Amino acid sequence: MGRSPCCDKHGLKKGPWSPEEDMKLTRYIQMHGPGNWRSLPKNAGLERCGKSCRLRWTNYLRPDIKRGRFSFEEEETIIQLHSVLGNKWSTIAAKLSGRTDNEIKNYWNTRLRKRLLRMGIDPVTHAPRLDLLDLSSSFLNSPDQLNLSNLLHLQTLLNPEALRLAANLLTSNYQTPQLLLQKLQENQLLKAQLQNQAPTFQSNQLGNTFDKQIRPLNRSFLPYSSVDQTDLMQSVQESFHAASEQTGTDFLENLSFNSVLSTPLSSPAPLNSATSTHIQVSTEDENYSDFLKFEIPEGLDFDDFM
DNA sequence: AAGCTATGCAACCGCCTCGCG
DNA sequence: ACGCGAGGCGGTTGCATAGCT
Repeated sequence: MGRSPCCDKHGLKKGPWSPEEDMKLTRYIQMHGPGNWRSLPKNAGLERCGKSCRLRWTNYLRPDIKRGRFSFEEEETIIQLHSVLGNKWSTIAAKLSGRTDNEIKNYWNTRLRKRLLRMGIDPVTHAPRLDLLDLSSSFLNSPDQLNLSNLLHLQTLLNPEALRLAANLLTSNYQTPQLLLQKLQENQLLKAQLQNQAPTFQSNQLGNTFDKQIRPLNRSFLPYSSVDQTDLMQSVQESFHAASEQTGTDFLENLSFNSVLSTPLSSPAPLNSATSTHIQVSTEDENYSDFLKFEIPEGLDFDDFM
């Protein structure tokens, strides 16, 4: 098979790096610059293989590495790039200054991948998970079966991005994917009417947390007029992100966001006083799910509502 | 308090790519 | 054109720690 790895030699240290080793490596690279990794360990007085040194430098010791939690923007970038590039971690890392491919890979595998799964999105294809949505082939092939039950099920599980992906997915089955979206909107309106869309805000034992920590943040992030649905969703997510940082509770970890606009889904749809907008923030935790639903009924200022 | 399990992440492994002689 | 080797990449492992029972 392939040649033996460069570090397959006796006497070379493996495992975690000691502070002394870090210091030796850093000092050597500061003086001579990175590169020539094969000879570097000997010259730097390290009993490591070159690969190990390169990895330690690029993933940990490099001075331009950004530490700390990934920002909302970084998460969005990773997800978007991954949907295009797949597991090309180094290419993705090149677009995020200060982040290493290893760090992004780990973050994807431990956080983002799981989050997408919870949102009903296949983390490999970035398409809605048909197994969860029970979108059988008969459903896809027969528009007549776009009944209220199916669509409400869809509404619960899909976020706008997933909805767009679903529309793309259905292009091969529908000559006009807009037809599907139109039907979805019609059914959402019907549902809203059925539920007597009064301003609703359901509180429970977590109400205090929301009032003190999330609601004020929402106010600061959400200008009332002239925001499109993308901005609105981003604002809500940023609010929760900020709340997570302030409270030390990872709200985002357990939440998914569904923006359901009863205006046409031509993107971006303007939000104004004549727009009835529903934002559903859902979670697997039943204690949160009811409490986190809120709606902006038609004609009501977002500020008034909040 | 002890044992078990889940999670996050640093580090390793093996294969691939590309430049050079 | 070919082989070799350094560097790079993505998948995987294993350890430390947190959380739970």
